[in-house]
Amino acid sequence: MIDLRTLRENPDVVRASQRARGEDPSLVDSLLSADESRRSAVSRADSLRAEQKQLGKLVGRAQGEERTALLAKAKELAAEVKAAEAEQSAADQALTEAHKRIANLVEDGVPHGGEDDYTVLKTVGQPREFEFTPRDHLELMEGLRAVDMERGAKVSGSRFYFLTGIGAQLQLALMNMAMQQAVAAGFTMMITPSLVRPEIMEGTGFLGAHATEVYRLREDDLFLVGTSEVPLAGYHADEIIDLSGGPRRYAGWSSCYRREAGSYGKDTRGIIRVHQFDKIEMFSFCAPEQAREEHQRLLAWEEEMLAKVEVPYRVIDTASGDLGASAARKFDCEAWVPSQSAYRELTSTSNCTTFQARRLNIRSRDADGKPQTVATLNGTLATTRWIVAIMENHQQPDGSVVVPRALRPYLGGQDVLTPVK
RNA sequence: GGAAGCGUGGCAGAGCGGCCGAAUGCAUCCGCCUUGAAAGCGGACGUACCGAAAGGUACCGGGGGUUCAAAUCCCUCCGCUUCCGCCA
Repeated sequence: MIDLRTLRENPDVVRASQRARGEDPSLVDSLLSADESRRSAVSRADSLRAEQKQLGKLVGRAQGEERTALLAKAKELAAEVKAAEAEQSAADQALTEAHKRIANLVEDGVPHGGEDDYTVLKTVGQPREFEFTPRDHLELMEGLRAVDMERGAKVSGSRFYFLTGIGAQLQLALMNMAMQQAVAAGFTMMITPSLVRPEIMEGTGFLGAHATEVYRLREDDLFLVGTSEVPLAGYHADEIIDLSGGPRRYAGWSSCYRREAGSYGKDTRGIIRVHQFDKIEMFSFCAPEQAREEHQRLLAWEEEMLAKVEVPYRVIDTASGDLGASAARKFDCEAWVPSQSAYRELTSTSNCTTFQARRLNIRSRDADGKPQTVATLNGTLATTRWIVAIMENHQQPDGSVVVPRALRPYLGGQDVLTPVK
């Protein structure tokens, strides 16, 4: 949720942000008027309650006839209070609804436009020139007996798979390498719950436009997380945390579940787009004024990981229309995928400023000791999809795959993965 | 799954339906005392909204109800603890 103070003082900033996202700027006016009517409903109810309290005290002390008279009056007042409170809670609810409809304020400098209007911030490494026709990751992985798609489909349906043998080892190696980097950088390692309560899912902003992406267990009123960002964001919900020592950083490891509704026919081959994958996610709670710098740091850590797997990539600044509701800005790192002659997303880091934390009620004390809403940020360190880029970029004519140097220690020193005859 | 108990401020822990936003202790902070410290003494010490301020209102796990009035009574949900049963 956005800050209502900003809204009141600078409604035009919010309108501009809405326009940049391609969303309705008139929602801003609905919110303003909802805010106004809530404030007046509250003050009406407050003064009626004050009167009632006063009167109640008199009733307690009064005797006999005086008491009877006061009681009658108090009864009347009680009805008025009840009505005023009903109005207040209706106004409250209306405000919350309107409030939730507005996405986070877009950060200055974000390119305007839709999905294709990103800015390329930089390109690192050169796509390799192949002296042979490169295989795609699925073919390579099947040759290595690293994945079993057919049985994945048999057991769980399309977009499910088994990582087998070296494939499973490779994923573990990648996760461990990411975790080790994170811990070395001062992150606290976390293995998080995969199921969360509705309030937490709601608080992270995933039940808005992306609600259809989320698996829901109706029977238990729980949601399967699409990223450990969700449980990590919820970790400090309703707390006032100490940030005097700098940002609090967590690295979460979880399986991630996504319905991929509406992506029929997209990326149907291999493990690029699947219903379940593993991910190491960085998550940071920091003072709002430090959020921009922290965002750059998260991006730098992502690039450090990408350097370790030695794949060509570029960094893009996602356009305003393509930002999630919670994100004020988002940088994606996209790795070169030879079989597609395209860059595909491997990491994504978002600065959610105070938007998530406001919903989740996460605060810290500022220099004066006053509570203030914190900023939250997240970024990817490794996912199952990384295997795609590693496979394709490091393949050799015989279908073997060279293991990037940094990853070898996590694979018992293996330097080449060779196809099983 | 069955039974019982519990859920109060950073922590511990009181709290007759009105005088309770809430005793007390610990922790924390500020003074005094001291060469310095400890102890001792005095004071401050939750969050949110409204208000220039004085002050007002709300919050005692969440929601609902009874009542003129609820931390206190009732219902319900959530969480925790213990016992029994079942089972990775």
